[in-house]
Amino acid sequence: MKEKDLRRSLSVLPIGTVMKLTSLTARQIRYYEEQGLVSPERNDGNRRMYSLNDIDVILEIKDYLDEGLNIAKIQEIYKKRKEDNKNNDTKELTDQEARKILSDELLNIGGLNSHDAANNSF
DNA sequence: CTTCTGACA
DNA sequence: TGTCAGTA
Repeated sequence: MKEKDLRRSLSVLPIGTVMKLTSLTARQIRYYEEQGLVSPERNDGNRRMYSLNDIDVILEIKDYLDEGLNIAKIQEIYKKRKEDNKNNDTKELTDQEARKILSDELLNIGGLNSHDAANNSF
C-alpha cells in the first residue's frame, strides 16, 4: 500500500485543477494554505502544486466549513488529529480508535455551534 | 493563458 | 471573499 500512498502524496496538480475538483476559488484555497491547513509544494515559477492528499484535506475543510465551523476550529481538529497519529505510529488504526477520533471531531463541531439556535426545537 | 502577491471595497 | 493590478 505504500506505492499508492507515495503517489497520493505527489504534488502534481496546479491550483486550477484543485479549483475544479473542490468547487472552491483560488482565493479560498490559498487562504487555507495561509492558515496551515494544507501544504502544497512549490515547483516551477513559485506555483503551488497540490497532491491528491491535499485535495482530500481541502475537501474535508470544505465539509467542516459547510457544517458551520470556522478556520480556527478546523485548525484545532487537524492539530488533534496529528497528535493522534503520533500516538499510534507503528500500528494501524483499529475500528474503535477511528471511531474515537471521529466522535472527538464531531464533539468539537457540536460543542461550538452558535448559529443553530433553531435546533433547540427538539 | 495560468498563477502569484499584495491590497482595497 | 471577490477582485483588480503588475509580474513571472
